[in-house]
Amino acid sequence: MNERRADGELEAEVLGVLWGAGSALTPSEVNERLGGELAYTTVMTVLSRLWSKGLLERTRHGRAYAYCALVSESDLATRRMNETLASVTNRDEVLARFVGSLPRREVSALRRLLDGNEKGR
Amino acid sequence: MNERRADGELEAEVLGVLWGAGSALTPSEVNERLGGELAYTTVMTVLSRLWSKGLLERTRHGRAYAYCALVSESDLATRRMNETLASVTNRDEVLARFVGSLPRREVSALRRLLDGNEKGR
DNA sequence: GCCGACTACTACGTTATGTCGTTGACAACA
DNA sequence: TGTTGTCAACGACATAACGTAGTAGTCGGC
Repeated sequence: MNERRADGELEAEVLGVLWGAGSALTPSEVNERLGGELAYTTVMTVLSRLWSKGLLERTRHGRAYAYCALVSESDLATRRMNETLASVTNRDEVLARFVGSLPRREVSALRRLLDGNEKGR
Repeated sequence: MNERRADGELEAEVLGVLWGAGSALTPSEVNERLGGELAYTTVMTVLSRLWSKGLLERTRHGRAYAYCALVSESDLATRRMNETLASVTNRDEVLARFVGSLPRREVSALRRLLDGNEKGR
């Protein structure tokens, strides 16, 4: 009935809910925050799979498990960006192109960040 | 017979061959540079799929098609990193963590890069 | 004109992910 | 205490992407 989401989309949404909550959530709570349009079992399956991958931890919470993200959104994104970078033959070139593709505002933020670090060394 | 590669691995290898060649290659040439252990048809299929995705262009080369990468390795990697960054709720935090995860040498390179750009503005 | 080599299309196997049905357990209430 | 309804855990099915190969058709050399 429901439009089938693209590959990886539902997992990403579930992770987003957990990050947004800040605390451990049960499957029904996650389902609720997803809009409640999915079958309970669908959400449960996704949570269970993310747990199998080591991305979540789960603890008993009454009758059910409550799931909590083990990695932050920034951690995961950083990890993915590093994986991409690691797959490449010329890291310097990719880094250059990457910062070149960032909006000016973020380039400035980066510069401030690097200048700040410089003083600490 | 052959160990089945992980998902996406063969496509990445094929792209790597095309990038390394610099010119358009036929399926048999790609297969040769991959070690010649795969069936010709396997390589052809992968090339055809990459072409369908818009990553390659192909032109008649004698009886066969010769395939040539439309995007460079750096382009593709940059695109992927930007996609990751775009999927995130707090770009600044991810950027900060990302540069923090880079080796010192590359942080220095980044700093020089940004200083250079600054003068041009 | 025949034979071998080489190519394109199609097909099959596997895996990851989206989605749900069924069963079993616990609780509230008569 | 038996009944009934709710909810969670497991397993199952669908689909899409990718790895891998077989088969048939076509072109050139002898």
